[in-house]
Amino acid sequence: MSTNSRFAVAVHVLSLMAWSGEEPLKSEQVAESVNTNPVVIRRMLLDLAQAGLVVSQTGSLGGSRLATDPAKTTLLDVYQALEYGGVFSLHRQPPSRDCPVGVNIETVLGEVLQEVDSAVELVLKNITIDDVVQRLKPCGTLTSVKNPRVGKALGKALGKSNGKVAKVLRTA
Amino acid sequence: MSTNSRFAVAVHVLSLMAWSGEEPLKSEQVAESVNTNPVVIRRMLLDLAQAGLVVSQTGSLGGSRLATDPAKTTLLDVYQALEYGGVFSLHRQPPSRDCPVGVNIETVLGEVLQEVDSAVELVLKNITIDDVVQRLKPCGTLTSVKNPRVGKALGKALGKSNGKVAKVLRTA
DNA sequence: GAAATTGTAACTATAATGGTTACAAAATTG
DNA sequence: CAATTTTGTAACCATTATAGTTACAATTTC
Repeated sequence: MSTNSRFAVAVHVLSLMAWSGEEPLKSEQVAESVNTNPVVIRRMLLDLAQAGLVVSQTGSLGGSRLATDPAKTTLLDVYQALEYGGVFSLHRQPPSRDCPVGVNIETVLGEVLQEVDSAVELVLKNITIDDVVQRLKPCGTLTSVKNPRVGKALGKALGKSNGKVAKVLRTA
Repeated sequence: MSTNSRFAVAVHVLSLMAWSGEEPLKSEQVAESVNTNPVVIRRMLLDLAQAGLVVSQTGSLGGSRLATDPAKTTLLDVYQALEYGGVFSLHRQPPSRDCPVGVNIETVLGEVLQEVDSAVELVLKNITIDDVVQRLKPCGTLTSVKNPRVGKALGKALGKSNGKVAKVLRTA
């Protein structure tokens, strides 16, 4: 088990943003839904921004929103954004080179683990954020967001509407 | 990444035993090949014994050996013996129940993670310890073990040869 | 310039894994 | 039976990853 909820939280965050559409979400709001601290969310958003999945903006109308079409963003993109190193790890300390098993086990295991990772990636590649959101809807209440006030820089960054160009906007 | 090498070490240990055949291996010997402490190996052997994959015996001729046919023991058996809880984990703290995403994300993610786990298990199920050993051989030296001295209890436990019956022998 | 929000550092807490020492229990040998 | 060997097991420490918290500078809007 990878006693680590980063993947689950990342999918949660992106689903929230897909759900809320154009409206940028503040780390505070996201943290409330995820039930954690806003800084934990901001740290994760940095990873997701670095992978080009979200854009964020500082300032009073700031927040984060998706940078991509949720119907084209797969869970594999999310997985890779978090830089997991594979499902299993090899030995911490290299095995004995004086033992016929030890000297080759890492090579053989590496091939096996590659097969495992490929299988995981194949599954993740076939599920999109939009799929997740669709599967959330049958159970949940629908919210509609009217005329969200969007920071000009963020709107511009995503090729939307109005306003002056922001000085800096990190997309990757 | 599951920064944890238990699976790799377990496959290593079982491959060693498949390699050495009838001869019971001492935790000391195994630890040398794996390059770790004998107690770490013994702890892992407890898990493997509980799953019925190895048998161990105390005493001067003691040690551990496979309890099953390595050609029929799959890496899925090994994986399950270690009681991993799946590739990914869900949220540590339950998400907000006041949010339409938070209230259902665990259910939806649970289904997704089940798909991932099934894919991993399918791969592991199709690789045996014997497969691993066969893939080790082309690169390594072959050792042949003649007339290993085997503890009577351990020999008896596996339905082999000679000797008095051991008082107790843990197989599961 | 004031207010709000992200980016980021620094620190602590928690949990899983791994390493180490120590010793009781079990098995073999003589 | 006594000595020896090895596992079973507890107890403790070290290391690492993740998560949580506080604090504050930089950015953006008004």
